[in-house]
Amino acid sequence: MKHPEQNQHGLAGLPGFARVFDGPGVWMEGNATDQIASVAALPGCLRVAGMPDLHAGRDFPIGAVVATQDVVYPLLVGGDAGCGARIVVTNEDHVSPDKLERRIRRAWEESIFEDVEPSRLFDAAWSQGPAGLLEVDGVPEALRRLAALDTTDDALPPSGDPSRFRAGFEGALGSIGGGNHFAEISKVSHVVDSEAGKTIGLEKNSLVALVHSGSRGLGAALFRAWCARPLVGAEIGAYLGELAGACRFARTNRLVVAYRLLSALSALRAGAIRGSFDVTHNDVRAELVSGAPAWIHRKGAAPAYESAFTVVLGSRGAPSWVMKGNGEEASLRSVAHGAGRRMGRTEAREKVRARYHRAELSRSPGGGRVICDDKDLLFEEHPDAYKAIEPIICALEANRLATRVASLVPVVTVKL
DNA sequence: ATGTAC
Repeated sequence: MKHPEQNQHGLAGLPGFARVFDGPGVWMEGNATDQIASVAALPGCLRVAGMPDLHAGRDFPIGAVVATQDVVYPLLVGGDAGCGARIVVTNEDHVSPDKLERRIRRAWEESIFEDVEPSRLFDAAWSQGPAGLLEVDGVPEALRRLAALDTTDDALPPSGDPSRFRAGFEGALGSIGGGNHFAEISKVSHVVDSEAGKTIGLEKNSLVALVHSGSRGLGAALFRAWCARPLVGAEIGAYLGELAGACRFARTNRLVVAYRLLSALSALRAGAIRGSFDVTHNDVRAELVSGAPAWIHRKGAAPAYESAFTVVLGSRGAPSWVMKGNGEEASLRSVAHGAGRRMGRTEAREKVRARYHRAELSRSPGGGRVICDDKDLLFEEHPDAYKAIEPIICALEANRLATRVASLVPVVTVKL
């Protein structure tokens, strides 16, 4: 096992139970490592694992996993409970980018749930996740088929009253959201582990729907309700019950966004889908650490249980990597969720604006397209504003957190 | 990251 003094970014001052899993070429800002130190000092903190995409958040770092005993910190989950990523692998392998772009714009203008009672939809997503869609009248048949493929294992059943958070968010299902959230059709470029890849149908040139999104306003409302203080005793269960509802809502949201992408790709008919998985980036789960139960807070980090699939998101334009977890306890069984920001949004707007013409911004470095009508977002989410993905993937492999399965190169990225 | 207010 590596010792903390072997970390490369001046972390010698950290206690031994806090580690950052970085590597050669991984850029790391000082603020982020300072925030790791403040998290390590929280009462009840057992272990802290910084992922290679670690970057500074407002109060606490993003790309971090925190194990605690007897206390749960809603602040460490943050304002977008249940944010995560879904992949749906299709058996399509060719598409015209022009046609796809037109069809995506049309798919985003269409209403999916015209004949559906909004509160029924919200309650079903909260309490059962995608499976809940099967029980709501008016949900399109092809969306039901997609929902039936969801096999995600939930940490805990939801509890609490969904109507406490329902008002105003009934229409959020199927929306991408802002910031770094996106939806994308990407193409499998390199298959490194074909054995693992074929279990979800990943082959060279397979087209894949990739969605990074969260619980929208619901997560923000949950945060406002719980963020004031650390939780102990019975409050923990009450929070985790509502957190589970937000996580299921977010997972359902990703599925509905994937449905939009797949409809634009004409890949909704029975048999067009080869495989699918979903991972959550912001959550709390009970897991064992050194054989003892602990509360594992993941903030901008995905579980990497042994042999479980995960996807490490490229900034839009850079490849994403499907990886297979190693269940490595030293890293609290986690991996990075993406490339991680390198510039703040204000800095990115200024620097990227100076570097590129507008027309260049609607194309990815790899030739993919970007559908986004918000100019500021094009600057803020430009690949230059993010760390390079390759050193991050290398660091994940070198630290034995996860291994590569296949890379996904963007064809059309949607931020609508 | 968010919905809303400035």
